[in-house]
Amino acid sequence: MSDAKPDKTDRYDPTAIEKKWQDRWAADDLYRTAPADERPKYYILDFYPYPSGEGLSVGHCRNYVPTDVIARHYRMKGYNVLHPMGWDAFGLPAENAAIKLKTNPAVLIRRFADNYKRQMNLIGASYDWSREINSSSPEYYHWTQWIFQRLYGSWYDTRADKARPIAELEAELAEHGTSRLRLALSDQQVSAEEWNAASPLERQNTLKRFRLAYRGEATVNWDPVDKTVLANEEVLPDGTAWRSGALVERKTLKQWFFRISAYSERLDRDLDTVDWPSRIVAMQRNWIGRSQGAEVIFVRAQQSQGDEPQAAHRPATAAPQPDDKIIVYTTRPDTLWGATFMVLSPEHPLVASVTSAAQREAVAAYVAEAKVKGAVVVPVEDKEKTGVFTGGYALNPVNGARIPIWVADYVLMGYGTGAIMAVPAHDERDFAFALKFGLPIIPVIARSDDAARSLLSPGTYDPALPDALRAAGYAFSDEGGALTVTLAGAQAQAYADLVRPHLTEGWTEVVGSGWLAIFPDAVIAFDSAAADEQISSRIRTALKIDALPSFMAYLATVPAYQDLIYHSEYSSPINSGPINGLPGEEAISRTIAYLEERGQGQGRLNYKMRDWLISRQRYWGTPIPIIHTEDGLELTLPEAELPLTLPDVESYEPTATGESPLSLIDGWVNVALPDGRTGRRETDTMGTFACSSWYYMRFADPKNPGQLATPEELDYWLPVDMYVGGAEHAVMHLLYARFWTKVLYDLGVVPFFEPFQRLRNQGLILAPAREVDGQIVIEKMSKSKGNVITPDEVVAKHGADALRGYECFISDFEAAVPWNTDGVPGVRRWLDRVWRIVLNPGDEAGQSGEFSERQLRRVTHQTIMRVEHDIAEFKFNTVISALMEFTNAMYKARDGGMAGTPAWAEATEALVLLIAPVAPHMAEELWARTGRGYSVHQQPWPAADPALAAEDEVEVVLQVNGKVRDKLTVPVGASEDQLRALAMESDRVRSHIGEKSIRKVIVVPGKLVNVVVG
RNA sequence: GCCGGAGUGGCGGAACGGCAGACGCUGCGGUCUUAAAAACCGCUGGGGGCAACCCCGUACGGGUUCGAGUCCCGUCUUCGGCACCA
Repeated sequence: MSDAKPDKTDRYDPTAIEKKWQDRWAADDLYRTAPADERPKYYILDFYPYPSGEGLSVGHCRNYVPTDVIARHYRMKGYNVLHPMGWDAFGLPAENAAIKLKTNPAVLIRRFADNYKRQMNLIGASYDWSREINSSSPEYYHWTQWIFQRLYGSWYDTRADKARPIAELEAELAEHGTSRLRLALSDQQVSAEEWNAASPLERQNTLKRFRLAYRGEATVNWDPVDKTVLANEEVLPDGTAWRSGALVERKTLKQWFFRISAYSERLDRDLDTVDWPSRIVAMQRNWIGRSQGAEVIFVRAQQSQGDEPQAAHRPATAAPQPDDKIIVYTTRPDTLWGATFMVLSPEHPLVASVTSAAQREAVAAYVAEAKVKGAVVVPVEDKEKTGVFTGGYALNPVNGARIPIWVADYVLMGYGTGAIMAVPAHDERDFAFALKFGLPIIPVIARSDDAARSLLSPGTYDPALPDALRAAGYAFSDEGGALTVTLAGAQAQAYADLVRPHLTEGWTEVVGSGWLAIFPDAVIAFDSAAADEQISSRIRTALKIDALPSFMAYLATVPAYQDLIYHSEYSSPINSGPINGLPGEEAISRTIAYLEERGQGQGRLNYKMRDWLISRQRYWGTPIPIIHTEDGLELTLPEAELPLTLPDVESYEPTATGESPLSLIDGWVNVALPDGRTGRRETDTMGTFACSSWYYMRFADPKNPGQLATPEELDYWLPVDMYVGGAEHAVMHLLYARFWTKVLYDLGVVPFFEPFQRLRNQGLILAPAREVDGQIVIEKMSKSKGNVITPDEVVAKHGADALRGYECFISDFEAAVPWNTDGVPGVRRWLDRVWRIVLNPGDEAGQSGEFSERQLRRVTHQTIMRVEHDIAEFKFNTVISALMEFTNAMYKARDGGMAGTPAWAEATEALVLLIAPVAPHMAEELWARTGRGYSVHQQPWPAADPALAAEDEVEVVLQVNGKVRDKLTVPVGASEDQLRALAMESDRVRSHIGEKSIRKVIVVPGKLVNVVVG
């Protein structure tokens, strides 16, 4: 460049060069990405931000700098690189800011985004701004709406394991009903006759159960401050909203959902195919909550005398799930023989019909109270179990036991079937509930450790017993005549035979394994409800008490037994008929097979993940392209009418009623349909996670007016090779985006099923540590604390390249770390040194030293390899230290007289090329000043020659008993024998061996010799 | 409670099972200067020794190994997520 006349006396002055090059790059469109071509591609993407009015802090740059380093690196490596940026522009923060500033949100977002863009350019980010997108522009949300319609028009076929057009389901329903769909037992079936006879509204209600986008009634999280509904993920564990902090209320409203639950299995399974942080994978798996188990059918038992069931009043359109069956979900079908009662969630539809007349009031009161309490989130550990007996009974399908049906709020309607079989001996919650309400507890799974214990109280046995026990080899302790005997379950019977004759009064028992109750006149195995009653009855008599609900209720009062009365292991069943003695896993599979044969249940996969609630009762979001007719039918907008644009409004204020402000705009809401009817537009808008679920696709072809993107560009650019952003989106955004990708994959829109091949999370940058009252305080940067450091101030003082360097150098990329204001000057000093050694190697030439051209070339090529490797590994901090070491080495080489040699020229050029991704402005300036033209960013990445990088001598460590005693420099190829001999010649090694004898000599060629003596 | 990370100098952090503390910051000493800044040079984990050197040291306790910051078992601390999910 003409204005960059080489001037050897210039000092490095970032302000003089950074703006100049940024303008030139922009004018030249240097970072414009070419469409798909024959080059290999690399798609590196930052999470697109919501542009807030506060602008970027140095913390945000932690994300944007490393991705920019990678983009620049890959360009130099010859890749066609896509490195775009856009704006997550819809949503509450923008809308709330608009309300507060009384400015149109579109105008506000443009202003904020322009500021972000200015700051990104300030730090030298190389985005292709021709591909900038904004999720709130009609050109963008056109396709958000288009995808919504694809979801609305599709259903998930579990047989094909993919989404299919809803018309194909309608055809199947007309012919076979739901009979071939492989529904869960608890899913309602529809016959072909019913379908064919159904009204349009009834059909709509049936299809709603299958569509991937559907409107359903739901108890939702209502945020009274933002006056909108929130997704479950947006409610914090303490029951407050993640954005507004308000205490969330429960409301029942008609809401739009996406049926992400249909994709649970694939969303779980396909996590195996991506390179993501294990923490994120674990969080997603945990959120999906896959479990394997079975649905089991319990048939209701006849009520006992005086407990007449409430007449079940059913609507004329019979519910196809007969009231006489209650279906539960369990992950432990192997414990079915131990199910001693059932529990229904208070919201379970059968609660009313199983409740007896006598219990009706109590149950109604409990259900009403549970409804109120449901709004308040109470930490689980503080929660005492509550519940009410319904008066109804069911039959245990495998042993015919008549078991009581309870209602309790520890059973959640939203998981499984909302009803459980309670196995108190092997489920912690059921155990606590059974003890509290006096329900029977029968062990049905053996202890894998076979541990058992027996307590003999003073005065219950004759004096000969201790000696008899000793003689038989039983270990026991004696505390004032109370004997605690430790034994194995297998010894239980022999033990009973030994002890019983010595019992004079009362009783004892074997607890844990081998369960027995031992009375002076009888030994009773604790193996059934009948045995439980027999034992309890004897204890009641012995203790002269009326109330003892169960044997276990007594055992729970004995401290010596506490660790043995309950366990939840997978192990061999006992007291369980046909599955007794099977190994744990087999017991489960055999039980499922047994149930399926007898039509009493079937295996089922179950997931914790709920459907994705997308409705927001707000203005600033993507309109949902649906019209409701006056007779309650839903119509989708014809594709030609998309995008359905937001109307201009004067007030963005949410209504107090829970309806979107759109509902107040009659001219927009009311539509005349072609057939003369009138309709009302859907007034809910979509939450912003809809927009962000596909934006990475749009970057491939961001201006396309006729398609989401052309198949060619999608096929070439996607999936994203490297996706970088904060871990706070671990579940929501990343899961939703994966879901949409899979739907579009099933429908043939995109050719990939995982959107983000590699994912990395940058660590948080915290405010600089400060001292308050002698305590070191480290906190997040926040405007309210006034501790935000902006890139603007750092660039003004030290330049963008120093900021970029420090962002890379500050720490491991994924670690949270406080900003250190002394760190940037340190990087700046290094850049100064680079500047001087490249431009003025002759100056300040100081000390003489030894340095060969061979050595210089070696360091050069080693550095190329290190930088390349560390960029690939996302280790930007060691990229910088490698470059610093290289710079230091060049100073030594300069002192050794290397300046001006061919090796020097090679080293200088490599240095400038290697710093180009990190310090693009300085690299460009140095490239120009050393007469190499424009642009350094279009040069090929230097190629490392492993032969030149190889050492010809290595330092070998000499150890005696693992401690370093001497070091030797030897040729790389030195053999084991040579090394051993050299080690033995070392005086220092010899003196440490001394008089001791040598037992062994370990030689690791190129590394060390370890002489083991002793 | 369950799941997943992380514990290394004054600080940020390096380290294929093979010299712990690279690189940088801070601090101390020095050179240059009338002086300061900048730059440059040296030192900077703890203890002992005049020194050559020696001992200890990667949260804690064990183990495997010729050799462990690194692998295994257990404990503690801490961060993040989930949490009555049957």
